[in-house]
Amino acid sequence: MCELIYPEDMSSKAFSSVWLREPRKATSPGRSREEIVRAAIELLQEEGLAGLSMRKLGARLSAGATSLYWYVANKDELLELAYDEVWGEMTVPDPEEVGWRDSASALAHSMRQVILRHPWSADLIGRLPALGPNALRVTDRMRRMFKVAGFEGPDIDFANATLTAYVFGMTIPEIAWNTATRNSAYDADQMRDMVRNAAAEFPDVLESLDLDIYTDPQAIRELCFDFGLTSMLDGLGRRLAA
Amino acid sequence: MCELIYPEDMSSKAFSSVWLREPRKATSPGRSREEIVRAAIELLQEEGLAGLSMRKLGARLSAGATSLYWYVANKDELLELAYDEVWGEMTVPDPEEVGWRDSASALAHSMRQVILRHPWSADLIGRLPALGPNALRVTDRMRRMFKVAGFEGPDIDFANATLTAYVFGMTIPEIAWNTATRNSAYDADQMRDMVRNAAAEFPDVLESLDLDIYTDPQAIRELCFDFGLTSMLDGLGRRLAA
DNA sequence: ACCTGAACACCGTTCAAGT
DNA sequence: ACCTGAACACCGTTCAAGT
Repeated sequence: MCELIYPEDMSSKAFSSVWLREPRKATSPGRSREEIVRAAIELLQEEGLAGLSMRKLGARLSAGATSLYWYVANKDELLELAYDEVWGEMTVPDPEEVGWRDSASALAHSMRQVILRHPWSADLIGRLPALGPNALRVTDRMRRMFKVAGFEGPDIDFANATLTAYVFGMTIPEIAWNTATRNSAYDADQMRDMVRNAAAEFPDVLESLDLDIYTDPQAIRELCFDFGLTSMLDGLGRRLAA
Repeated sequence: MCELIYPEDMSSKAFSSVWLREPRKATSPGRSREEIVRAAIELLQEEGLAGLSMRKLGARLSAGATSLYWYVANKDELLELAYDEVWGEMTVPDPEEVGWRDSASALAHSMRQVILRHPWSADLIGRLPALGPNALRVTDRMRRMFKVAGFEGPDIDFANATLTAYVFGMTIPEIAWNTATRNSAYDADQMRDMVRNAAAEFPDVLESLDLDIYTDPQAIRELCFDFGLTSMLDGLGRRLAA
């Protein structure tokens, strides 16, 4: 229904990444970039992505909002820095020791848990490139993992992309639903009734509402995640065998 | 490094969905909700998610910004309505005719293309529940598809979730990268050099930069998408065979 | 039933001016 | 080298008041 239009200025300012320019040489005292990022993450944990404003962050550091602009070019750069800290919490077990499949599986679970612990980062995945040192480190170890598995050339990157796509794609909507229901004025029962009502015309969807998301959401989501992960890894394994 | 804290008020107001309350009965003239949604989508196509404001939308409809609040409770509801229109463009071929695997594959490609055509919708996936009639229709047809394939009970939903997770997870960062580079002050070559520089310490990542994203991004992404999709469907197929 | 404008409580960012 | 406050150009949303 819509034409394919690519706006010249999506955000009316040119893109640039903190990671793609020379770092300001670390000078001595006053506030530090690390301190600012740490405070930003605190604020993000407490109030979510929408709760972080330069003004509030300044206040938390007992500084003027605009002082921060000496350490960081703009808010997006600050978010890039915070985002990379999240990547820093993901772990990739050594595939040489545990085998590529266990390594991949553990990484997938680690990624999911880390994102669930930092719900604000879910929105950033679709907004910021992951070019920080922590993100690159994870990518590097993943590539090694899939090399050990036996992939070669571009397939290594394709396998990388496939695994992360699956984990992110499973986890991002999970978080959306979590925050929505947590902020909801209704309890789980009311919620189910309303959804059932909305889905009244779709018998196949209705059918799933009773088993699904509502009974023990947490447990079912784990099952679902493992189901997809197993399928995914089976599929990758089959490719290696062929 | 951070505690698991769930803020009471992520956005400081309770969640509710347009789809979960009785629709205002359609009265006659003046502006209509459809008209507003149509104009909103135009604006979204032209200027992206950040470019849509109630004020600009009002102006485009030669109305006061606040008139819109008679048709829609808030901006998020408006976005839900626009978001569901996107789902309306996704197609699921009849699995009885083409078989579940071709049906799934065609749906996956359709989803990807639709999101690529509406980059603004990528951000909404992680923010709004997909409870509109179009989203439900797609979900319903997907469920039927996986039933035809032979899945039963919760596995039907798990297969659904797995497929959508893969497609969204692959496409969302793709869009993030697209918009970033389109808005960038640098061309592809400069970009590659800067990324290479950022990744200097990670030999395995470096290794991939030459084949990868830069040579013919479009074509490589298709290859990558098909690689993961095939793996995914192979994995699901294996489960059916077992 | 529909629309308006003024007003409230916010934003990110720039920039001249201070120390 | 670092920090400030004022100012600019925006936001979403409420609400009394109009027709």
